[in-house]
Amino acid sequence: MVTSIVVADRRVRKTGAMDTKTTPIDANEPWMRELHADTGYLLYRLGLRSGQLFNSCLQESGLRLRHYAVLRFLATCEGALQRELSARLGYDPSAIVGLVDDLEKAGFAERRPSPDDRRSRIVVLTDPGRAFLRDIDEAGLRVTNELLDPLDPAERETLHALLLRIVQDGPT
Amino acid sequence: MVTSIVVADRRVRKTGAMDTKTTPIDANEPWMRELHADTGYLLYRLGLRSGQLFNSCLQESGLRLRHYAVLRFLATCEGALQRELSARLGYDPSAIVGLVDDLEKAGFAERRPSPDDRRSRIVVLTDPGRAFLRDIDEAGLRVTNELLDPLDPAERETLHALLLRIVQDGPT
DNA sequence: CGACAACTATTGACGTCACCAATTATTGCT
DNA sequence: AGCAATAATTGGTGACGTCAATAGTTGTCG
Repeated sequence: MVTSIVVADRRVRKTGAMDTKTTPIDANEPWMRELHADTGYLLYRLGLRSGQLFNSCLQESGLRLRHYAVLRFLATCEGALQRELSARLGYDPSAIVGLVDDLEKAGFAERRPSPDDRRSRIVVLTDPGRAFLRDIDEAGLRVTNELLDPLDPAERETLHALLLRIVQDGPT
Repeated sequence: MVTSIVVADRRVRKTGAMDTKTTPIDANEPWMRELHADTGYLLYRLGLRSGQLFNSCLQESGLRLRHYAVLRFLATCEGALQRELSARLGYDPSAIVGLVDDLEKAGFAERRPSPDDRRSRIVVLTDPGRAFLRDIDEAGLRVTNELLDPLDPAERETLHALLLRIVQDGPT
């Protein structure tokens, strides 16, 4: 059960963001502890918020979060089959088709025929794609900073290490 | 009414779909560290996985993750206006309508007229709803255990505390 | 060698979800 | 009384997940 979760009681006032009627949320209130008693559910909620923030960064580029995920993966592997993208990112193969179509149309990636297997296509990152990814990564850091605002650098480090441990098995 | 929740997920492991060419994933490899260098992106990815696992638990009940979120919130506040649900959960007001419709149809929640304001409806959890929520919570714990498998109890505790700190401002 | 199973990429269909605009009923303000 | 604001609702559009089906290709086995 939830035993001793000590939470710093700092109410961060966010410059006129939600000005409607929301009372400030305090994690020390009992209903709040009960609401987020489960870590998995907590991860789901935070992932949602993080994804929304990332998407708002990407919206002027015309691409979305899934494109960013593909680009990010391509930057690590110097060419990948579409079926690898599907398996590693957890997206349906049919979804990959559209995503790579969009990236190709934007000039950020290319499909090349595989020398081994004429069924497969190898998707590679182009130079403009690499440049774009660098820009977006920079914006991503700003998002992350905003999200992790309540945490000090040491805490962010431990959080990152823990999350990395969890993600290491299963789809990337 | 009783939901026998079986976490039989035929979803991910589809007859060794990944074992053709995928090497086992090791978080220590450089490409892996680079892929997950950003904590915000990492949160997004893990939130996705967590949400998928939760959804696979809920799929036989006919409800989905968003219904669970509403029920979970209702369990903490003894009745809420729909606009409160919208603000706190971050869902669009129009989405709340459908969700509460479904919950009412399933007998897990009720709309009651507000004595103060005849525009508002107060949504309350029913007894069957409370029972259902208990069952689901139990399944949720199994999901969380599966997800947090690489972490020992102390690490899970710190992770939970850190995530709780992050979630305390902004929409629940 | 030839029939056949398995696989890759692709397309199309169906339901869900997020986001926005518009509507109705009600309230508060002045 | 008049009028802006609000709560719930409806409808539309585009993105998204999942599944089924197809064409082209590969490997296997009789």
